[in-house]
Amino acid sequence: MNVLSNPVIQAQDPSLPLCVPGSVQDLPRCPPGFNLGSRLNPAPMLGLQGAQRSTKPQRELSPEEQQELRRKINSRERKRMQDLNIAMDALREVMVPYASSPSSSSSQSHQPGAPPGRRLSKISTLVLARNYILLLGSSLQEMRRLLGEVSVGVGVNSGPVPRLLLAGGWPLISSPSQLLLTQESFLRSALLAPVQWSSAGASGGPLCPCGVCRLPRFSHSTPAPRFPK
DNA sequence: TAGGCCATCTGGTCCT
DNA sequence: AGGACCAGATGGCCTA
Repeated sequence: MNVLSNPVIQAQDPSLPLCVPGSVQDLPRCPPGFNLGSRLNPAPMLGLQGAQRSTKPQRELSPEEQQELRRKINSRERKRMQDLNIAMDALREVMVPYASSPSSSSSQSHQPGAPPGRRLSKISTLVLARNYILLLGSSLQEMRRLLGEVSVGVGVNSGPVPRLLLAGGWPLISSPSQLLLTQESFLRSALLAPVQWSSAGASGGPLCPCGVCRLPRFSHSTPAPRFPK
């Protein structure tokens, strides 16, 4: 994990916000004259108009209270984003070794010409992980299909080795980096087109109509769970 | 210098 | 009411 490559994190302690001129001073560690926050509102909007629109009459907040509330909200949001980044880094840890492996000459393709070891961007990490998951699922389906073939054919063929295995029909993915193409084709294939299924899709099997998972229909007989927001 | 990527602030909305 | 989540805006850093 190459957190240090992050310029913002590099600049200072990641637990600290950036200090910029002209907004609410969020933490006392900002040097004098440098405040956190919006570059848009030198006089920050602390009135929380949304809350004020409420039909309920609300207690007027003093400027200090408004500032404190805004600080709390900002701090929570920072924490939330930092947690998200921690999770993203954990995902990178899994994907990066493959994405930057020498075997994938285009592994840094999301950043053409980028030096090796450059960390995956968020979008690259997510797309790479998605494709890898989809292909693992595809491999699993193929494996099950072949195992079925073996169990059927074991009484017919003399050898225990499945014919398709010997024929090289095994759709194994040795590493996620195989899913990294050139930047353009990588993103296009990942975001706009379904993965080319080695068995179900390519053989004309119907794709899930949900438009999100695009898995072969047989891969989940029960409706995909709907996760609460 | 333009474009990509990023962190942060902010206001709005939804949920508990 | 407070927190989580989201999207828009903004500016900094880096690379081609």
